[in-house]
Amino acid sequence: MSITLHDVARVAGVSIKTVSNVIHDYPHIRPATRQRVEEAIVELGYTPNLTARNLRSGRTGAIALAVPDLSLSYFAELAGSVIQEAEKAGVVVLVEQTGADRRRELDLLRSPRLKLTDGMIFSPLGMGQEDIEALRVPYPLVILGERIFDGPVDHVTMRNVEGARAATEYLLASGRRRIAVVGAHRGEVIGSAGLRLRGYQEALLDAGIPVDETIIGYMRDWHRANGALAMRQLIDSGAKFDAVFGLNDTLALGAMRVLQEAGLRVPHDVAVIGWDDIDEAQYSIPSLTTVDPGSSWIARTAVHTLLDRVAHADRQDPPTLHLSDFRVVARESAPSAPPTEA
Amino acid sequence: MSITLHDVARVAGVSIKTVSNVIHDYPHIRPATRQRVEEAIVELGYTPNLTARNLRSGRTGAIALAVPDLSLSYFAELAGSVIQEAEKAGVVVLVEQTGADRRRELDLLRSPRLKLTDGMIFSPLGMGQEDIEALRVPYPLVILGERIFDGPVDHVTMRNVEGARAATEYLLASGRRRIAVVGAHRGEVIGSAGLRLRGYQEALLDAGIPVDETIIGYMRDWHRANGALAMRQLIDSGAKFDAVFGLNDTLALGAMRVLQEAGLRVPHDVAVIGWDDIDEAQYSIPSLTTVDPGSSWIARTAVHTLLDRVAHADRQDPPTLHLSDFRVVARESAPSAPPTEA
DNA sequence: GACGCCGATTGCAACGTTGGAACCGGTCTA
DNA sequence: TAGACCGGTTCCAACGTTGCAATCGGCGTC
Repeated sequence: MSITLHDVARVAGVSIKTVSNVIHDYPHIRPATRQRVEEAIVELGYTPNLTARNLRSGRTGAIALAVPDLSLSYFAELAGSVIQEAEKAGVVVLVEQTGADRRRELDLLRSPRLKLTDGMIFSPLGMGQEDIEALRVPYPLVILGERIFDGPVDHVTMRNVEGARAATEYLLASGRRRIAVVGAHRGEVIGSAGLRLRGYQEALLDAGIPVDETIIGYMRDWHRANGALAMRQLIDSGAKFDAVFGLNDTLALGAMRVLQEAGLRVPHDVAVIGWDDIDEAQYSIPSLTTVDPGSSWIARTAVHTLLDRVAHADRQDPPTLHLSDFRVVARESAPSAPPTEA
Repeated sequence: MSITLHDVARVAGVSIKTVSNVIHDYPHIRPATRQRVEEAIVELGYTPNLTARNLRSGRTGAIALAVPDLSLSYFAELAGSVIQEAEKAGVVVLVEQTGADRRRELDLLRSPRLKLTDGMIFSPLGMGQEDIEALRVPYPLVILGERIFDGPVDHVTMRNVEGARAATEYLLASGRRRIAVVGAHRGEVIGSAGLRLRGYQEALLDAGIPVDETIIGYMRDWHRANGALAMRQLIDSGAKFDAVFGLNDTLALGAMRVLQEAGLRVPHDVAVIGWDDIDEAQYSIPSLTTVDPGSSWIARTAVHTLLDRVAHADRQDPPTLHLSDFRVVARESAPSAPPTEA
């Protein structure tokens, strides 16, 4: 069907091993032989059969990336960064979508389809701490996110508590006192929502401001529509607030829309801050102040950590934890200065 | 290293071929034997080595998808749909990013990395009609988009001219007469920009309205920032217009932001229509009227067309062309009724 | 009772590649 | 001059799987 080493060997008049040696830059080959082989390769348009190579070598040169859903901007951008980083390392990426469904996440971890890859970068959203044992898999695995901590595998994530604390302190420093939250998860301790809410609460307590449950909007899925919905509920409840902390940008953008529809001026009446620094945050109206959690660093680190494990599968190094740096990106929706009277 | 057929065979006390037969539901196996084998499989946690299977069978069960960049919402959503559709067919997707760079697109087409897949769905953005011969590749290929027509491979795309004509007619019907364009490409005939501009022009001519070059904003890359930039240039030029046709949603959203900053009311002073119906279009302020070009149908059709070619590689069926249906999705940024005086 | 057939299972080769051992002719060293 | 050594190349086995052919015992048929 296609051109193999045998064909090249026949044309060049050498054995297939010599061709293989040429391809692998084995040093002891006579220049004349090397040239003949190279000519034959070009003439026939030979490209190595990676499947066969992989079978022999045990490596596939591909890694899997599992994310909840590419239609979520955060994960699309993350996937883009992972692919870009993997390409630099000469590795391709197989992308899977779990739909944030616990069952599908668990299934994926033991799917034979993974045999096509050397390892996986996995961003769970449905699984939780109780599923920690499911991470004990017979291939290199790097997990992202904050659904599971202290697992048996490498983990790359962001400083959620500190970042949320910084976001809250930023709002406090700009004179806001009643900071609503959009996207909290009831009873969650770890997980993005739980940790960010904790950072928020810590900042308030440090500032001597009591946490007011009536301005915390709970919302399971972090879609824009839910940001809008939570905001509408808060407004309808009659609660008063002068700032909103959207636990991610998408929620914040949805919330911002509702605020404006309700005739509340952003940032004059209500300041809005998000989290993720997705591309869109720069272009919304007003542009969105947000926390950049260092996602591209996370992508880069995840790829390198995984490839490192793949390359040194023999070593039994203990699992590592990598935390990115964050920073508050000040934009229009929450300027650093208090609003002037009006 | 890992569990193979041999291990299962040893435990079950049969030959590896029998194990293979059990796995493949070969009918003539005694129930007792089958059960023993199945127990051994479970006991050992055997999963087939897909690499070996692929080498033997010549199929990999993976397809490649090449898009310009996952940080572009349109392509992220498209990739999500392709992955979802492929999964239904039991196939995994390897995602590549070309950065819309012609050189990288051409390289990708002959990359040996594709040996890992059975075929590719390819959305070129840098290549053009002159590169048509590069599509003659030794594996099944389906192209998307409108950079290349009448190529030697299957093609799935949208009705650009008709859709753009419909968008323009929609604006005309709502009483707009001076419709600016954002994102045109100078001198382009085919390609998304060229075709959509043609549809726009045709609709104007049919309505007896001359095409006014001074309200056509040219912009190479369809990023939000460029939509904003083009809009600013149009406003600064002093040209008058009562509607904007963004050649995609991202441009339209960028343009809409600038309009509002400039104190122009959307849709009262200027109506805005986009193209793609990305998720975000529903949630912008105001929500964006746009053309839904049938992207999920495109993803579905592309996957099936490709898998069909893979399954019938022997047949030499001529290349096919598949065109999706479109529809204008009316939202706030361009209501179907003319604005009331104010 | 010889024959063919059928169900159940096994053995062997092959997919295209690579690593290691083997080989071979020549040169250098003792 | 035997032996070690070396550069250059070839040969063979193996990676884990599947397709095909072969095997083998039992059963029905003429």
